[in-house]
Amino acid sequence: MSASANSIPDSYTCISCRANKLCLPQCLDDICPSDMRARIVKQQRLLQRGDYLFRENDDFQEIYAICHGSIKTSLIGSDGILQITGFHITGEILGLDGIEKRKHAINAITLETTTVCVIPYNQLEELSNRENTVMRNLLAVMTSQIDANQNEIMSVVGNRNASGALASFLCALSRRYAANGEQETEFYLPMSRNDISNYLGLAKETISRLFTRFEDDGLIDFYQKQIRLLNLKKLANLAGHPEPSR
Amino acid sequence: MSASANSIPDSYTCISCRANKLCLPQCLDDICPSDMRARIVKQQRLLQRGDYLFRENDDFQEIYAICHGSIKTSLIGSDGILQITGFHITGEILGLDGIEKRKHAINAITLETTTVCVIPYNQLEELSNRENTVMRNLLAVMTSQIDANQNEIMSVVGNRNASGALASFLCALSRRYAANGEQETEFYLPMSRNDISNYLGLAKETISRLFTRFEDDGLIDFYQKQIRLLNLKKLANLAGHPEPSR
DNA sequence: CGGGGAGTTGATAGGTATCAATGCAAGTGG
DNA sequence: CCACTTGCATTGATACCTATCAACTCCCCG
Repeated sequence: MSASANSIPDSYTCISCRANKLCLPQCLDDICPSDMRARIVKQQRLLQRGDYLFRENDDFQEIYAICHGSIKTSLIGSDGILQITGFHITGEILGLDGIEKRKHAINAITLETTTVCVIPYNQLEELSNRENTVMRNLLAVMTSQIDANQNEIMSVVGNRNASGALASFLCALSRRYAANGEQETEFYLPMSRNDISNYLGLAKETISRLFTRFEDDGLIDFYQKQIRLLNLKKLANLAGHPEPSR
Repeated sequence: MSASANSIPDSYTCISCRANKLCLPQCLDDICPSDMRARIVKQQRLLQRGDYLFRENDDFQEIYAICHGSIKTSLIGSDGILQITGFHITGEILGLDGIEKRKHAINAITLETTTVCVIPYNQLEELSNRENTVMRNLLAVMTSQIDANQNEIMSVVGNRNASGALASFLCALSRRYAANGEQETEFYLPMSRNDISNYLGLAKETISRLFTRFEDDGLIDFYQKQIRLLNLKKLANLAGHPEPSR
């Protein structure tokens, strides 16, 4: 299970990776079964907590898939206030924000030690000229991102009350871990309370209070950044509609 | 220059339309100058206020560009509560939400009498097999949508206070009208106060109060759905976000 | 062992939802 | 042409929720 800096990711990683439709399209298996990964996935890159994967205004040249770890994306408004726009975990794609303007529109900072697969975009385009499936898969990935963003708006805006927003956030995260084949009821929150509060547009104190209240209500169980969802159904319910009770 | 039900949209409409990169790629001019529009733009469709352009779960077959009018998109959560996810005005694209799953993910309802150009997606794909520019333009349109969604999240979530959210909403709309070459300081709000409140996650009474407060503060001037922005700078300031990014 | 950052808890003020009533405009039928 | 209806918008009073300020605890790391 080696994964040095320039190696090809081992098969387990690629199978569980949500980017595999991109860098491992089925049809390519027939065309170039042995060297295809090496052709598209340039390398694995290792990053330490707090490192930038890319910055706003950096030239766009690559797409990234997270092999292990997590990343937060942020944006600095003209008012100078930093706004976190999303969190990304293992198996998720990053960097598509730069395609249109050929410059990255957001910052990507790792939340912990993280490895990413680098997919050079020009090679992807080149490949897509010969193989339509590649471009189609790319489209699929992108539309799923649009979809995710829609749901994001939905869950955050729809929940003007703090408990709903947080519940929704936790449920969404749970779903994403489950999509990776990991436990959906118990996981590690790589981001700080402050990051969560920024992302949800709430005060960090409110997040703190909600965590303890959720625990009092038997919805969750947590110790620092480790969290266990005890009642997924009630949480989803909270996320769904604002209940005046309590 | 007629534009009856099945005709090709007249050149003015297409030039001002944001979809023209899609249905009128430059390179195609050389290949099939005369009949190209007819080949891709299937028809113009006329809709009355309240009509559905498409519904959640409808089979996805077409993309739409709004020639004239406006459309709101919405989504019904698992709790049965309707959430408005966006508003779309002349020159904007609709329907991309269905690409991935081949089914539309949201509802699209017209806010007034509206005409749309219909772009059959399979023809677009077919065309893109021969001409890479088409698919590339499609990608560009989609990424700009992702970008727009990011900004959407940014401006709504970042503005937990109601006045900022509404100011941001008005500024964004102003920018979009300006992008169409229309007046940026005076326009018609096709959606109801209730729609706005739903979209911004506020109570409709709050929207009402804010409109009058903005008027008292000399920021805007309005009569029913007609609105004039008197102080774009202060509004942008309130929104926190702002500045027509160039 | 001490310092500092992150997280928690408490008191208070302010903003917004909610409930309720009224105003207003367009459409309908007598 | 006018009363009536209906839906949408506005305005007011009150209660609740959350931001803010401040103090404190806990954990990590030097």
